[in-house]
Amino acid sequence: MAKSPSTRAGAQARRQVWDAAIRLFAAKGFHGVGIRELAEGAGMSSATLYHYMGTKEELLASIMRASLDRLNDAAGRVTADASDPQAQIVRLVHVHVLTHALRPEETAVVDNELEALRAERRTAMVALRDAYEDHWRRAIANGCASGLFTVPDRTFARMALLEMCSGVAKWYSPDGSIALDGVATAHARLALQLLGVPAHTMPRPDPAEIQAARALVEEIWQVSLGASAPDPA
Amino acid sequence: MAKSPSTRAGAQARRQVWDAAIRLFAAKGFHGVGIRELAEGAGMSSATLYHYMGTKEELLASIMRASLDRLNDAAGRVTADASDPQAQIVRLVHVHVLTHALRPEETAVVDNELEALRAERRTAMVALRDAYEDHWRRAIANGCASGLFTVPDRTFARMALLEMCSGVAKWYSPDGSIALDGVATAHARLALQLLGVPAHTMPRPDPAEIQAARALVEEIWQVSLGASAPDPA
DNA sequence: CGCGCCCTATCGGTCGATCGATTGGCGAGC
DNA sequence: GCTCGCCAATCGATCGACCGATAGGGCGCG
Repeated sequence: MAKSPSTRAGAQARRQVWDAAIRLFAAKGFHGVGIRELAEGAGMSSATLYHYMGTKEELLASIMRASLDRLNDAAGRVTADASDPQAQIVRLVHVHVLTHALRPEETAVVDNELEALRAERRTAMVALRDAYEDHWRRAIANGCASGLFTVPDRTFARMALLEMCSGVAKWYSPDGSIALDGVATAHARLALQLLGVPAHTMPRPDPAEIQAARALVEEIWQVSLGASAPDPA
Repeated sequence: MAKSPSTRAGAQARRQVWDAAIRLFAAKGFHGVGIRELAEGAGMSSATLYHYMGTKEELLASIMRASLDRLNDAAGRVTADASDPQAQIVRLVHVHVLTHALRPEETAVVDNELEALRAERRTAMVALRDAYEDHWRRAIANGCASGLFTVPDRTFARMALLEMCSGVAKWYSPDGSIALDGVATAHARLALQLLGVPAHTMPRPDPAEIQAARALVEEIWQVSLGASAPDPA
């Protein structure tokens, strides 16, 4: 099991293991990465590895849990103070897309390696994922109830939204020339269109909404997203 | 290398290997399935396996190639005789959703196990996938050029459509009570909405379009999709 | 007989995990 | 201030199990 980070050096080594695991699991899949390869990626011997993690599967589970916990945290806070279902969807899309573009490897591991967990752990992860999806389900239900959204099936719509937003992690490259904010706002618009929001009702991209999502992601993921998109002041 | 199917019994055994591989690779991932487990799933010894396949990786590659070839075939034929970009998208969505619901395991393998292939084979598969995506790219470009579609970014829209349609394979269960046709028509509507087709322009589900896609899938995949959705005659 | 089919047995290699031993820095006791 | 004991950190070596793949012989049918 994971030891407590007692010293500074220990915490750094733990981070190296964590980072190497995310990078390698995303690139080759959990079963495609051996202990020795993981150790080499983390810059230590395979035996030393076990000072900083439990079993290989526990390492995967802890990565997933941390990622899903942060996502749930963000989704809860971003929907709590927005009563308008349209704003809720926009914020959920922003958070989801920003995180999937910011951490494509981590999210790919969470999305693709559930099958590598044994039944008990996998069930727990599925519960976390379901809790996250529930934020989307409620927002869609609100929008449909108030007549804002028009979809043939709410479950299909929810799955479609989640899949299209998660897909960003598969093609987005952080060092590319595509601006993060642009990806997020474009997907927010696609999401509202998918939900049947008429063109004349569609709001312009609201800088306040964008900033709210950015700030939340920066806080929870402890990163800086750099400069905002150029403000046409 | 795959041997030529010389006898009836040989062809059946080959099919057993093929089916077991799809089922197990989808459930546990390519690297998560051993030769012995694959042999047990196919009902033969691990040595006998090699009478019906090349290496394990060649088996995976042949499964992917067959699946992608059929998908490309279907996409080419379904867009060839439909000049209207709206009809092209509807048909593409129908074919994509029907196949992903009909063969969730096979499509899951194709979508998730590309990384398990060595560079040379992977490149070939990516080329096939890109050729398939090109059918979608052209349909979207046509629709945008004629003013039918309104999207913030054509590439984002294409990726969103493909992801949301592929996602069906992750949750659809053939033995469930959800009708195939209903899933396909619902997703066709979601797709058109995502592309910004106004509500008043949106066509009702066209039985002819549905039947065209059904027939094509039945022919290329050599299956029967059962009765159509009840026709309100 | 000859050939397709299928087996047991086995190959060298790698898997995930653990062993005992060593190192080095840090704090307590005198 | 010096020493000594402790403990996190790290290693090479190795465990039993399993990996993908092959060798070679027996069986049954035309």
